Amino acid sequence: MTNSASALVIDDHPLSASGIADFLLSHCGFGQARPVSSIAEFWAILDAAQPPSLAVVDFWLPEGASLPLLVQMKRQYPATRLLAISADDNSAVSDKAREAGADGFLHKQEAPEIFGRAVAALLRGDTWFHSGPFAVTGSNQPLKELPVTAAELGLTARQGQVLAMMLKGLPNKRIALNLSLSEQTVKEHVTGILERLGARNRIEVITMLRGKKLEGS
Amino acid sequence: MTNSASALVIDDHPLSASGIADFLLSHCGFGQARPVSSIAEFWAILDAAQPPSLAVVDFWLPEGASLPLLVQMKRQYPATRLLAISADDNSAVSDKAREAGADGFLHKQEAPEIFGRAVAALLRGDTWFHSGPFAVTGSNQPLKELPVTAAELGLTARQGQVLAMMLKGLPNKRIALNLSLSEQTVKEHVTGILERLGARNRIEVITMLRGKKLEGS
DNA sequence: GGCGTAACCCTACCGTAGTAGGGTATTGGG
DNA sequence: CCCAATACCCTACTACGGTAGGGTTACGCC
Repeated sequence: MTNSASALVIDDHPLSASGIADFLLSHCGFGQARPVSSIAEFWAILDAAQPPSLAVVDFWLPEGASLPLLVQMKRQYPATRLLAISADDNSAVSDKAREAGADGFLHKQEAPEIFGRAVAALLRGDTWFHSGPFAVTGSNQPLKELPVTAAELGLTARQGQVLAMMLKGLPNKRIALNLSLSEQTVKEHVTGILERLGARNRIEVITMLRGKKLEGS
Repeated sequence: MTNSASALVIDDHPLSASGIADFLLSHCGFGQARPVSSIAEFWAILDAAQPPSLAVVDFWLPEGASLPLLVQMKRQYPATRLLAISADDNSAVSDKAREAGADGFLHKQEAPEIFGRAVAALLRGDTWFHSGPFAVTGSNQPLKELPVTAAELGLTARQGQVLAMMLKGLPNKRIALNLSLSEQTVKEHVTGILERLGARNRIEVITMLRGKKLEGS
C-alpha cells in the first residue's frame, strides 16, 4: 500500500490535526498528509497544489463552516474523497455530513484501527457511515453539559432541586408531585430563583442556562 | 532541555491523545509520553509505574469523569503537574478545572507553540490559566449547536421563523412585534409547531431542541 | 430570649400561553 | 375553475405561571 496518496486534514485543534496527519503517514501508507487549522489555509493549499486523494474535515469547525466546506469541495474537487469526523456522537451529525457531500463519517473517539479501515474504504471508493462501536450501539452520551452547583448560583438547596426540574421542562404541578409539595410552594421557590438569576420567566432561565446542568441530577 | 520528563495524556479521542503525546516527545523534550484513552487504563499505568512529571487531562471525558480524576490525582500524586485541556472555550470550564486541582488549563485549539509554553511553565512549577488568545480576547464562540432546517422538522417557512424566536426565549408578544404580526397569529403558528413536534408547551419544544439551532438565525 | 432565614402552607389576583371557532385573501395544482 | 394549503385577522375561553400578602414551623446565631 505504498502509493502516493496525499491528504489534507482540517481541524481547528492543531494538535489533533497533526495527530491525524501523522497517523495517515505512519499507518495508512500516505506519502503526504498536511494538517491545517484554518479555512483560509485550507483553500490556499488547494489553490496552490494538486487536489489531495483525501480530505479529513472536522465537523465542528467554528461557525458551522464544515458543511459549506464539504459542499464546495464536492463541487470543485469531486475526485477527492471526503471524510468527516466529529468529537461527539450525535447521530444527526452523520446525516448532515452525508447530505453535504462527505463520503464517510466517524467519531474522533473511534479506535485508530477503525479509523484506518475507514480511510482504506474511502480510498477504495467505498463509503463509510454508521459503523464502528458508537454508531452500532447507538450509545448517545448525554450532551456536553457543564455541571453547576446550586450554591454557585446563590440558590438554596431546595431551590436547586426545583431549578433542576425546571431545566428539564417540568411544569410546577409535576415538580410539586415529585417533591411532595403544594404547587404554591413550588411557585415561591420559582419566584426566588427568578429573582436570584435576574430572569422574568422560567423560559428565560432555561435559555440562559443552556448547556449547563445542575449537579446531582 | 533533554531531561527525563515523562507524561501521561488522557483523552477519549485516541488520535488526539497520541497527537499530543507525540508533540511532548518531539517538541517539549519529554523522554516518555504515553497516550491513553480510558480511565481504567490511566489508573492501571499509574499503579504499575512511577508517577509521571505531567498529566494532560481532557476536560470532557465521558460522564464528567475528568473532575474527580483531577481531584484524585492531586491527592494521590501531588508531585505530578496537571494540565487540563478542553475543546471548547467556555471560560467557566477553566475555573472548574482549577478548583478540581489542575495546575494549568488551555484550549485544544491553541497553537502548538502556546501549548509548549504552558507545558514548560507547569514543569517549572508555575501555573497556566487564562492565557493565550482565546482567554485574552474573551472570544466565546457560540455553543456547538447543530443546525436544523424548518423543512426537516416538517414546518412551514413562517413556522420556522417563529420557532427560531421561541428558542431564544421570546414571548409571543415580542415575536409578533418582530414579525409585524398580531399576537394571535403568532399563537396559531405556535399551535402548529406544537402539533408538528408533538409538544404540549413551548417549554417542551425548547428542552427537546436543546443544542440545536434553526438555520438562518 | 430575640432575630433572621428557609421552608412550608393558604387565598386572591393578573398576565401570558394555548385552544376553539369562525372569517378573509393568496397561491399553486388537479 | 375549484380545492387545498398557507397566512393572516378576530373574539372568547381555559389553564398555567408568577406576584402579593399573610401566616406557621424549625433551625442557627448573637
